[in-house]
Amino acid sequence: MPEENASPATTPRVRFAPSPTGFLHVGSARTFIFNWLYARHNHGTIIFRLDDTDVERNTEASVQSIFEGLRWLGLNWDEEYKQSERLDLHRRAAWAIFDKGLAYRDFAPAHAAEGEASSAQGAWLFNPGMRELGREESDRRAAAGEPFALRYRVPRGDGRVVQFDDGVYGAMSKAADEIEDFALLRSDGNPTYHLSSCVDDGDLRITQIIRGQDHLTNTFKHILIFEGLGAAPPQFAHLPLLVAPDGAKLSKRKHGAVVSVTTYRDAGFVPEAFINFLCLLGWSPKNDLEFMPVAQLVQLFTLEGVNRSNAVVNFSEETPFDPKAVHLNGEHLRALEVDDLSARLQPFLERAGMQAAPEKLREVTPLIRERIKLMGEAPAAADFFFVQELAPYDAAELIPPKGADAAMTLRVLKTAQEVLAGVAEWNHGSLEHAMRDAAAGLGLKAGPMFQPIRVAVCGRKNAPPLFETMTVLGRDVCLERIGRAEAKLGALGSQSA
RNA sequence: GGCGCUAUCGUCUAGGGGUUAGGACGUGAGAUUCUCAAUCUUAAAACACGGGUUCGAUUCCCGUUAGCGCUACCA
Repeated sequence: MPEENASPATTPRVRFAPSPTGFLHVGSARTFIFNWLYARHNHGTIIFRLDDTDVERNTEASVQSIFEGLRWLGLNWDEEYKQSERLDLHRRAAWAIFDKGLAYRDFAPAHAAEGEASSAQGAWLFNPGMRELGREESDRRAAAGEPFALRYRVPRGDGRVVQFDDGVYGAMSKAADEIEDFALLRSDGNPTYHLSSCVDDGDLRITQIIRGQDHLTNTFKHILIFEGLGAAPPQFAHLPLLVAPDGAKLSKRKHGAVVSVTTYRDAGFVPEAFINFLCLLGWSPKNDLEFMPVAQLVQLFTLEGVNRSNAVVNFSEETPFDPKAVHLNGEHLRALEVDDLSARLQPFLERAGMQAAPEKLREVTPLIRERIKLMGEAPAAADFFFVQELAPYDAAELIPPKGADAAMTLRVLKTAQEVLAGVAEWNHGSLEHAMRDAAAGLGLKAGPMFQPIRVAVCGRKNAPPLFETMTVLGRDVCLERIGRAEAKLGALGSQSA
């Protein structure tokens, strides 16, 4: 405790409260990131709270996948709670509200999943008769064992307007007459989400609730609950939603794996880039900055920069990730230290079945870093550095375009082989010198001279710069591969003859 | 249906009563170059519609339309 009487009002306490009913969703991840950024920017506290009151739908696998996703993001939290361990507190709070006369027992059976039919008639507000049930009769029926739900007695007919000032959406208000008598306790005695959430937010002294806009209209109910609890509500700030290109909200069923955070991890996004990308969806520093490391995001993040309209994550079947996310990832990749990137690349190569010695990968990394945007592309970009034998390629690729023929190509290869065998120092400088001299000797420009060698050595036309590549590969491998290319070329010649 | 929220290039966004409506991604063209990238330059590309208010609206107000959310003893 550095300061004994630090004013609690000046120390924000925010929370991220996921329900473990599936993997960590990108929308949830963004909510967490915004909360984290808010806490760190304001030197406050961020709390992780597992909102696991729905025993039917909760799974342990989901809990694990949420932690897995968050661990990957690398953003820590300061306190951790589980709602299922706090149910007694929630129940007591519900009965306290009941004792004040602000809630009542509803003995009507639960609504069947009726759907459109009745909702088309108008808003459902309460079950007739239950609100007015006398206390004695209510107590008697409860004592007789009749099941009931506990509902909030929303003020009616007195023109009450519920209002709050949203940190993003501004002044919000709604007539209480439009709000239904929502449940606090289910007929099995368990608290509902609304109750648990508010009781915990109060008990954990949350000062700012930053959450998805899908809770905007729920907030009116929450204000009422805080009122019933006799506690001042925290400040609310709602975030615009993330939606798919078709405008629908991101769902696993409709949109597949793109909605899961681990999909980004597995494709080779670095968390810094993923965080950066998510921040750009619905928030802006308002100064044209786009590439931002986490430290800078912390410095720049404010609720004023959050906008109010939904943002679409622009993916499709052909491009499974938003092109902007991919681009940002490329930038972050290039911003990493070579050692760092190299270490991160390692598992991707191993997973592709390549034996990548760390020292060698360290040399290869600078050659591929600006040729990949996702770490998952590394194996394809660097394969020829690590395989024993090149994948089969078309011998015709060896022959440069523009009038060159197999005979000339063969001459290039043979010359290269001789020159390379004789180069005193196997390094970039002398290799380039030697090869350019050789090209001049053959009366060739660099392009036609280098392509056959590149293809021979890398097995394809597009690759990193030749001499850096050959330096890393080493003399023996280069000579051997050029020799094989000559043989291929010979076979091609005899075939067409 | 009711209630709430939203509306600037294809996408993410800046802006705001008078601007050539800015940036980024993506796309096209060019430069550089041993290929591919990276990098740089450059082009095309937007204020949903209709009414007000005003000397003047993309900006403010109202309406329409569209989209989204909530409308459960889910969260």
